[in-house]
Amino acid sequence: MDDIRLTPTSFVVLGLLEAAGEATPYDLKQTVAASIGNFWPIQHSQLYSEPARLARGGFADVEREETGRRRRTYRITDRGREALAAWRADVHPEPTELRDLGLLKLFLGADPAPLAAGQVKTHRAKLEEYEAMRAGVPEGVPPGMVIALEAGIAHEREWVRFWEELASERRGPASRSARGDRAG
Amino acid sequence: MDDIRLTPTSFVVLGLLEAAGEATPYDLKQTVAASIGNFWPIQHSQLYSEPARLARGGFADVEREETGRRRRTYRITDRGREALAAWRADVHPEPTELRDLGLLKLFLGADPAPLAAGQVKTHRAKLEEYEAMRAGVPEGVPPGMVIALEAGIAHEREWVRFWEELASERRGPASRSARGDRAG
DNA sequence: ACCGTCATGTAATCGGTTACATGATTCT
DNA sequence: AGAATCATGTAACCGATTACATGACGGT
Repeated sequence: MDDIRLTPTSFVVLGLLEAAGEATPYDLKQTVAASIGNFWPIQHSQLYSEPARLARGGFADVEREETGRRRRTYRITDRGREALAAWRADVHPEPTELRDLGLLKLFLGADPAPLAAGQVKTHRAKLEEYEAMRAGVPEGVPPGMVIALEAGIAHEREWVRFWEELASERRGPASRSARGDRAG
Repeated sequence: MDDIRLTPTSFVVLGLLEAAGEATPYDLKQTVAASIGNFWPIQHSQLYSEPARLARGGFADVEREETGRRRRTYRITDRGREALAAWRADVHPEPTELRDLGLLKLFLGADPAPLAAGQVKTHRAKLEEYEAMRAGVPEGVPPGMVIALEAGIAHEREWVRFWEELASERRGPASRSARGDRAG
């Protein structure tokens, strides 16, 4: 049993395994695509390698079909459950990183007006998408999911507000005024 | 000249090189720590490898001291400038990912009340930090930086609002109701 | 019977993170 | 002159992304 490091991806998988009872990577892929992937994207190939990693660390069990597709089915172990519970109970995760590419461009000297216009469009679309999802949430969806969606909506609103304001300001391109004020 | 892929990190380095005229990795490190690192963190070792990569791709030039520390000094090339300009002008970057660990925990079944309480503290602290930075912005700082800071402040406010509201709601732990409704 | 699409997976690569390491400076 | 801290860099590992690949199945 190797000593593996648990990343957010690990906990996503553990959480889904716990919720589902058991799952193949493909199941995980479906679930992620339909839910959590909206605010925490995971590549599908990760949903093959990560459960295998978890199994190596003793956090999950595998069982493999002997015939046909030889699908692997994963199940969370007690050790996995413990790790997940401990992570959930840890109330001090690192704070959010904003990491918005538009903001980065702005910072690095992009012309605000066209950038802001584009960003407004992008974020409006995302906002509408979220609101549609929110309106169509079926019964039985876990409350955490709905709350996450609401958080997403609130932040998209804020982005729209922010970029709209910037678009209306009509400044010229951000000057790169740091130029020359540092020497090696 | 290899064919390298340009990542956000690449553009950060290119942008800083353009602004500074020339820089050593250590200069970059300082600049990042003091400014852009607040919303787009980059490991310092990346500030050694990334400029080297850019040089391999023809986007930057290196010059190395022959004596003493043998520091490497990088300078953006015309090719780099073009790539940077093209990236800046591209108005359709992928939209923000929220990627908030607290939200992820909530989604994966954490008990909302204590989580929210902790998150409120974290985000309040970050908010205060940003507001202090904002109050002390010296002359000559590029406007993009200030605007980015303002965006950060707005989102931190939103997070505080969100978690405070959740903290006041007093729900029980989010039920993982998806349990059992999928089969392999 | 063929074709397209969904299902299901592996391989290769690389960016990013973590850890390690040592030379200068500054302070006492 | 010794300790602490800043400056400056390299090495190793690994998670994540990208690309590739093939089997099943439904429709015409």
